[in-house]
Amino acid sequence: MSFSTKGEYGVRLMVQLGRRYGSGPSSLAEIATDEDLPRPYLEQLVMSLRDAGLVISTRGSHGGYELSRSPEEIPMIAVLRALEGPIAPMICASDESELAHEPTCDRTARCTVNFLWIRIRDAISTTLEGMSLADLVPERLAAPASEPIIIKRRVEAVPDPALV
Amino acid sequence: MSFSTKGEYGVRLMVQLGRRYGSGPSSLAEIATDEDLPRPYLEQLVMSLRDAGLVISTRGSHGGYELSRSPEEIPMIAVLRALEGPIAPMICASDESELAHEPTCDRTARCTVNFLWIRIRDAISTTLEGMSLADLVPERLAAPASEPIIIKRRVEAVPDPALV
DNA sequence: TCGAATTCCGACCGAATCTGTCGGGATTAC
DNA sequence: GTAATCCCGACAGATTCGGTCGGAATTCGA
Repeated sequence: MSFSTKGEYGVRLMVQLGRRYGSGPSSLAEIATDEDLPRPYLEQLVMSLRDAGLVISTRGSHGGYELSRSPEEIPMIAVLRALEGPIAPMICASDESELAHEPTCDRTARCTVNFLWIRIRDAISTTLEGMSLADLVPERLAAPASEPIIIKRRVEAVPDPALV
Repeated sequence: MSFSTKGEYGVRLMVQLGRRYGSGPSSLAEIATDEDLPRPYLEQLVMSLRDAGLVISTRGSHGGYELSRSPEEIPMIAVLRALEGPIAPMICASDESELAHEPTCDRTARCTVNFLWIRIRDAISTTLEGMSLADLVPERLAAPASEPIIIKRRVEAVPDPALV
């Protein structure tokens, strides 16, 4: 039961972009160096983030990636869905694409158990919906000598249309 | 982000044992047939459950497995930990064995991100701690009359009807 | 116009994990 | 003794993980 490094690296990438938000595009090489991650691998990950509309890319010299909107407006559930796919602790409990998943639930204890996976899925989803990228980006204004982690303004109601 | 079939099959196995609780040991062959699962594979899974003290085994003819205690007394978090290992959405956020896991958190955004995994882990853990095997076992009232049913006291059965 | 920087994209690849299978040994009821 | 059953280690095909590689396309600045 775990996320892959795809999720971890991707989130770290997003945090770096959050710190640079408003400074124009940042190159992957720069971020790869900062986070000590393989740049070619980040290239793959950032594709998913771009396709999900979370980052926008600028090609050519002095190009790079930047957040498509402010960190406060990016719920972490959108980030992890882009990186890891739908939140589904088990095939029968996906939060997306409810297409033709009935025939897999025919046996006795199977549907009973499904209740468990749905509860887990909802727990994860709710947690992720309540967090935005801003909750993970260190204060850009305050000095680095402040408290470790501060939950800044929480996005209320998470009115994200592009949530899918 | 998902559990493996190990988790699914193991939980289904436990539900079957829950339905049979009080009837003495049940053979794996019987359960494998009921759930339509490969018996040799279940053999592997049940080892973990036995080692975790959740089921007890009886060897020899007419042997089998049975719950070590009533379904009400078996929290689902114990079941999934036995089957899938510690609840850890990321290496840095395991709920067990906090041994020497500091050196992995040295870089800038890494520890910041760790906050996210801990939140997810806690959400899963809390959910699982609030559920017992009894919540997944269908009512045993309509059991076949041939079975010598032993009505055991059902503990307040974790009043948690609402939710979801 | 040229070249450097950068994204874009598909192909490839070794290692690990997943999802089992197989064969036999140990133990017990009858 | 025999049948049923658990116990346990080894093996193995398929898939996923965690990248690497090479080059094409695009853009900026000189």
